[in-house]
Amino acid sequence: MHKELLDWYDQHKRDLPWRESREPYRVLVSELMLQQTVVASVIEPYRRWMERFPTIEALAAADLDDVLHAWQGLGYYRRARLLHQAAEEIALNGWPQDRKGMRAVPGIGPYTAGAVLSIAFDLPEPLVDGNVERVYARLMADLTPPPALTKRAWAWAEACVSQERPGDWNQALMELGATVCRPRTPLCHLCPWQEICRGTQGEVSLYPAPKVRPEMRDMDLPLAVCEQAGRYALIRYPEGGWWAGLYGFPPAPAVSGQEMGRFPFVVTRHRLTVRVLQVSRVDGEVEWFTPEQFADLALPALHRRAWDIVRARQTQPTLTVSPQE
DNA sequence: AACACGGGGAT
DNA sequence: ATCCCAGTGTT
Repeated sequence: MHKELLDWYDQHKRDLPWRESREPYRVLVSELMLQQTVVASVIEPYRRWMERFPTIEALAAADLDDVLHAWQGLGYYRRARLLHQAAEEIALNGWPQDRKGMRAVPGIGPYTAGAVLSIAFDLPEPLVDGNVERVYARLMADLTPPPALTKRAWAWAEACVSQERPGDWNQALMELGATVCRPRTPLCHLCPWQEICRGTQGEVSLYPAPKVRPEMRDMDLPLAVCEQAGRYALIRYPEGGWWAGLYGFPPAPAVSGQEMGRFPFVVTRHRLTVRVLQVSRVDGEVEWFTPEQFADLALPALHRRAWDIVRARQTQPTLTVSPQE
């Protein structure tokens, strides 16, 4: 079973920028970026990041604002803060060499600890992510509903992690889950484990048992766009909420100003209707920026979309702005 | 154990 | 429109 998967991995592994070396810092950055984020979305941000912060010392010494700016578009911005904190700790104390030490580092949970220890340090530590959980559920025909399934997947991963090539083994499991043992339409005929898999053929669609997902909530999000002498008022979003530490247009009183446009946007479990309101004055702690300065700011995707509406209104003031798609 | 936290890719 | 993604930290 080990040889089949590792041989398959040697032949079919994708050429990804974080596989160019096993340097712990490069591995750590990739793992943080890949948390709850598809590989395709990470490739370019990862390249830019490694150019901007080539070493863990460079990251540790960087300003949080620059770190958040470099994270722009990846979402879950807390990861950027945690990675920054992790760099500070590791630059100071060195790299932990075991699971317990790794877990004590900000942003490093059970999965990332296993990933860094196995991939960068060649230690036989298991890991379980969404891919491994799905591969396990199908391979072993385990119908246990999540989240209990996760525990069983960990027990399995621990029992079978390769002692010789733990990093490749773990990556191979995830690669298999991402490219062959896919969520919707698995390509069982390409699977190195098709002979031993207990969930083959049509049955594979039974595994893993579906997650119960939280209900979506509908919300209005009125945003205030206030311009004075070519500058726009932005706030820095406070700790503990959405977009903590990032800049954005301030929330507006529900009835204020003229609506320049609106668009739907999904944030976590909220289905927002974002309404872009032109107002003549704002209260609270705002900072003023020119449009040119926006490029250097960490602006969440939703606020960039709002800005697109404002800019469209500027260039075509007589046109009615319609929400994109 | 449940929840909060973004954004986007794939079907 | 829906699912889900190389999860973690907090309550």
